[in-house]
Amino acid sequence: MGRRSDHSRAELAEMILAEGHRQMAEVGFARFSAREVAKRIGYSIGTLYNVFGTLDRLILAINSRTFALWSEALRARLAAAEGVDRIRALVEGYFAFARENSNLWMAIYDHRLPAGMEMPEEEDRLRGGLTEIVAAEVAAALPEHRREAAPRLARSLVATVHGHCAFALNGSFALMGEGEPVELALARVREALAAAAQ
Amino acid sequence: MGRRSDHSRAELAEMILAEGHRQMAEVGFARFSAREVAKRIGYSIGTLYNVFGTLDRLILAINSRTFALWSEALRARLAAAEGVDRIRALVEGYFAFARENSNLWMAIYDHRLPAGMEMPEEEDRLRGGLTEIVAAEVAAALPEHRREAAPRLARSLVATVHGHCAFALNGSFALMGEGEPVELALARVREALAAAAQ
DNA sequence: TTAAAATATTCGACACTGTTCAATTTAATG
DNA sequence: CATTAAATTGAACAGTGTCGAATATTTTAA
Repeated sequence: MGRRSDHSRAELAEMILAEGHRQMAEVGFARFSAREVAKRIGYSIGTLYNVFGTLDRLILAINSRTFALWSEALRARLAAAEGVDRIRALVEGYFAFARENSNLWMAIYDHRLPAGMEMPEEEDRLRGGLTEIVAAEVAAALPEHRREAAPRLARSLVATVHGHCAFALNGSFALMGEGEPVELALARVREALAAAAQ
Repeated sequence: MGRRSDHSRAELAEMILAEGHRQMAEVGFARFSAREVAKRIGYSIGTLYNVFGTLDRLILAINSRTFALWSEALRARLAAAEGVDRIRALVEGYFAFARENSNLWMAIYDHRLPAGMEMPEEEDRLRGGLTEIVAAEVAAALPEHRREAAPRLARSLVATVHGHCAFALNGSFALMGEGEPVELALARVREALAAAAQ
């Protein structure tokens, strides 16, 4: 075969992904360039396309990695919040990751699948993973006789916090004169949990 | 002057804007092309840049127009909901506009101002206008001794509904198995209003 | 060891994109 | 009509994603 020295196919894919992820973090979705990624790892643009097939699949893989890191960050926050306010830890962790990785976080929502291409299974699983973390905490925050409401409520609370986080990062809240988006989101989450509890 | 037949400068700007808005509605932010807009109105690309200066300013103007239409649609819904459930009318109107104009609605959030360029005053005013509509309804839904809480609560509720709407349109809710995002958002809004009322 | 097969990689070509600006056309004015 | 001023053009530039024929490399078979 024509493989170059010591890079297996999987290792090459990993190189591209790692450099792509780095690039996305640095310049963001709008300025992301596959050619630039290829240049930085010392391969030609053609090789990149041979490995990932299309730009959309590469971006999908990059966003998957971001999702994995995000879930990991949330789990770490929760582990460190043993006993204390776990709901607050969750909401603050959500915002903290988005703020500290704004380009990566926004790229998740900047990217749209082209018509006719559906989400690969692994991506789907990863995104569901984050919701499951929230669902588990929501369930724990509810009295036992209300636990069946947890999955649907979790979806809604993720959307609620997402909305506040998106407005915080894109400047909408700043334009409206809002300075404490995290507290605002947390208040909404608390109300919803309290309402679901009884 | 070299102006062509019967088009004044303002009329030309309006032509570009109208065609740009049409294009954005048809193909969406990612496939939007200034060249294509110029071609469709029978002017060269250079003229378009002479009028709007930069692509960002054109997109900003297009998104402004969308905001104006959105506010108008909400006002119309509220006017038709005399006496009946105005909060429901507001939430359903929010979703309806986004769904019926998904490319235009998403373009508002797809576009990011380049560093160093701040939001023109007219845009700022238009966006604030939408929040004011919500703030007025929120105030009306609260007892008098709680009215001062309306502006901040309104910002939060807009963010809440935005989050649910974004997930509905980008397919996140579908992937999570959620089929009724509007009802979900409405439930959160009702809870927040009830909590703020007492 | 050598020839053949299989795989990896490259690179140029294509059709786009936003952006700029000297040259040109058009209309209004003296 | 000549001049001036404004509007408009379109070529040039540096990018982009995408594709595929040609090339290079490695593995396998003889």
